[in-house]
Amino acid sequence: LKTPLKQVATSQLVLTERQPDCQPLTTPPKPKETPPADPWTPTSNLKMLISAASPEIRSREQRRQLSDSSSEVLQTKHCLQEHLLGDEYEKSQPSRKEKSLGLLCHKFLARYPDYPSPSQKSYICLDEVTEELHVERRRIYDIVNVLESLHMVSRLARNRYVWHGRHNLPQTLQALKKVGEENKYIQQIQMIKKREYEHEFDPDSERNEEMASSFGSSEQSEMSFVELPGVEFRAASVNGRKYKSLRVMSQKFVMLFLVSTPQIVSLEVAAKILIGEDQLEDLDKSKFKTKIRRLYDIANVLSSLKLIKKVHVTEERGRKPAFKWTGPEVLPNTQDTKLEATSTTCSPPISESITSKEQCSKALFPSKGKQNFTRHSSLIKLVKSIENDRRKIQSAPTSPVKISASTYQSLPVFPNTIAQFPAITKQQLEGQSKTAEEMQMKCALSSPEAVPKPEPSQQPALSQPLGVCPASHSSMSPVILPHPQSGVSYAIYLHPSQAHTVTTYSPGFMLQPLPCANVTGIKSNNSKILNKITTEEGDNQRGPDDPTKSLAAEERPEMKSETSSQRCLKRSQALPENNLIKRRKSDEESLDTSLTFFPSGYLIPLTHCTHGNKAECSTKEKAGVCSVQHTTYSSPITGVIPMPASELKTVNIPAFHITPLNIMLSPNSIAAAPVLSNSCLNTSSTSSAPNPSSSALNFMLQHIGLIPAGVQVPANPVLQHVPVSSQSENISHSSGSTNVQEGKVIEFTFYSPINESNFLFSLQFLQPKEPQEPQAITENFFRTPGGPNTEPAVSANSDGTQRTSQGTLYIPQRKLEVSED
DNA sequence: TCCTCCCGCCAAGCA
DNA sequence: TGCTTGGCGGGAGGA
Repeated sequence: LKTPLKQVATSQLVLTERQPDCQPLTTPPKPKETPPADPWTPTSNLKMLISAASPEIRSREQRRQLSDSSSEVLQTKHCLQEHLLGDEYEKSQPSRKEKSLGLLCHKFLARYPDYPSPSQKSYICLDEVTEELHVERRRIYDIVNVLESLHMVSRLARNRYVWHGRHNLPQTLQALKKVGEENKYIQQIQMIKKREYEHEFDPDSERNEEMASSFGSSEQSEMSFVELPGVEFRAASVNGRKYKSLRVMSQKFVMLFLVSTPQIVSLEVAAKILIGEDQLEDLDKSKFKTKIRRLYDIANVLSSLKLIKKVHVTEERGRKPAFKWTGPEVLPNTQDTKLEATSTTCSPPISESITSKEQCSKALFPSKGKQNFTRHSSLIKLVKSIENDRRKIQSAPTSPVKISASTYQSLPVFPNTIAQFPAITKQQLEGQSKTAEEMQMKCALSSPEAVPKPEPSQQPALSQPLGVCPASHSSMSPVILPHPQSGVSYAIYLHPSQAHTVTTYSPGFMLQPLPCANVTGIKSNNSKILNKITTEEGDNQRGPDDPTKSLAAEERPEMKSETSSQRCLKRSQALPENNLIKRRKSDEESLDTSLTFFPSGYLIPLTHCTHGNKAECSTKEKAGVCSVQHTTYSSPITGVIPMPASELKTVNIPAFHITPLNIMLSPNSIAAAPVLSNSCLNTSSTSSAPNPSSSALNFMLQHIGLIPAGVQVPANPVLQHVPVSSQSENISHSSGSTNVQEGKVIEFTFYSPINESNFLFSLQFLQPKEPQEPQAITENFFRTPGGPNTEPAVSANSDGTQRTSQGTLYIPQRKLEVSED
């Protein structure tokens, strides 16, 4: 019922006239501040104008209306209480939802324009707001604090704030992202997730020390408010409770989104990180609960700002509340100019402050010389780290620069991103950045907008922001992952840059079948299967017969009983052509959350014959031609994975273990000697289990080091599936996310031209339950004949070909769904 | 039952 | 000393 000031209050005249007593930096007297509580009618408009014209009339009116309205409210309340029974009175009260912080924030935001004219400052009077919104002052502080964290408002004086709107938002987000990267939030998230899984499988194991040391090493216990050039920070208790302030929490929370890929953060993880930075040692439940409460407060405000959106992440451990970033994309370049621009006006001349760390951070976050706030510690840390790195580079010019995942992520794709730093740091960084950039360029990290799609002939390359250099086989580190059911461990090759983050357990991979061969490759693949994202919004947009939706609902019960070919047929039938565009669109929409949900892991493509032509495809594949007919697909997002769309199945390894490696398979092929596997055939499983494709083969061969990078081996025509133990088969396959049946073993052989040997590999899809020590068979997997420490496990295949080494790659399945409320 | 988060106590800090 | 600011956690509504 209140007048939205948005339309009229932006006028400086009206504002100043309505709040004549509100001089900057002074606390206005409370009663005089109270504005008339009239609805927005022509009459009230007239009153407002009259009031504006005459301060006397205005104050008289205000006093009268204040007493009127307050007595009216009291009277009405009294009457209600008298005339209504207790229950009825309670019912007449606004419901909890109507009083929610989110709704309140909406009302609050409606009062002010998103982009106020810079020349006309909008002032916020807390008393006025509390009065008009009929809300306790305490609640307004919650909102204002979060808005302050985004520099949408800033405090002028007691009771008085300035409304900046969204003008500062891009800059703020830039700064927050940067600080988030510098604080290594990605690593922290990974550490927490890793610990979660370790705890899940070994609840008795206490790894707090590791955790604590991890946080301790990040030296960020005293992280404080991130300021923005030109936006002054005058918190009431600057030196007191600032570290626990909702402002700081809000900023950290936002940072987590900005550094995450995809930008989904669960409350649990956020709370742990926020606690972890304070004091990890007393990580007790009440503290955790308190943090969660505060995060809800913050999240409500951020949601009202449409910066985040609530989702649910469903993992094996259950459904977790999480939030997804829906705010503006934070581009690496936009801040340079702004920061530099503000630097020129707000900070000392750059030439004066080249060597000082403090001045460096000043250049990053100048604030008109005011000293009554804290500089962000990470800025100093950043410079320190830069200097250290630089020293290392200079002292060991031929040594490769160790670049962490987060560094990679924060590094620009293009050299001009260096300009994110002010000129002063630019100079300091130059030495290091060049090296990093060179590596970066070599890695061919691609940005979908700017980097052309790679040619199929390119060498294995990377994509995703969180990239590492293409894994040459020699630099890959095997990580052994135990698996209890089989008594066998599985293993993954990791890029060395990631190997240090890996311990003994990976919580599992996700296998993704491609639901429809002509749906665009990886994107569809990922978005459809890896993570199921359902939004009310999205659901509403879809028609009742939307295949995307109906499939999700239909597939689950069918999974257990239908063969994959039947499912494929159904899919193809359920996907009329005119729906494909829609579907593709929805795929693209959900890509940001699904494709990169795990920002890491090998993309292991496996053949999946779909679209009703499985039989045909199988036949062809057996004849060795199937893979040739596949159309090559290159993801416009990842840009580096040309592979047959119908082969796309990805195995994603959770972020806290492995950096993403998207392998581009070269079309250059060499002939490989087909070798028959000696595995016994199981017809039932053959019909439903997927075949490893040439892509899978090549991926593995290249990265295990049996064929050179850039060389491709066609799919082995004899790819067989062996039955698995009943134990494995008994695991129910509840997820509709994949049609790869748990427990299935895919076995295939190949000939390595490098080693001149035949190799047999098995892929088994299992659900991990408990950790187990790595066992010998996994080691075999990595042995190459004639390796330094091994005796080749030579055995004879059924056809007499020699099997020189054998191993099993166990790939446990992991369900992970994201759903939005 | 658990998630969500309103509500208000009360302490720190400011004028 | 009174007021503002805001940390904090109990406990209730809602799913």
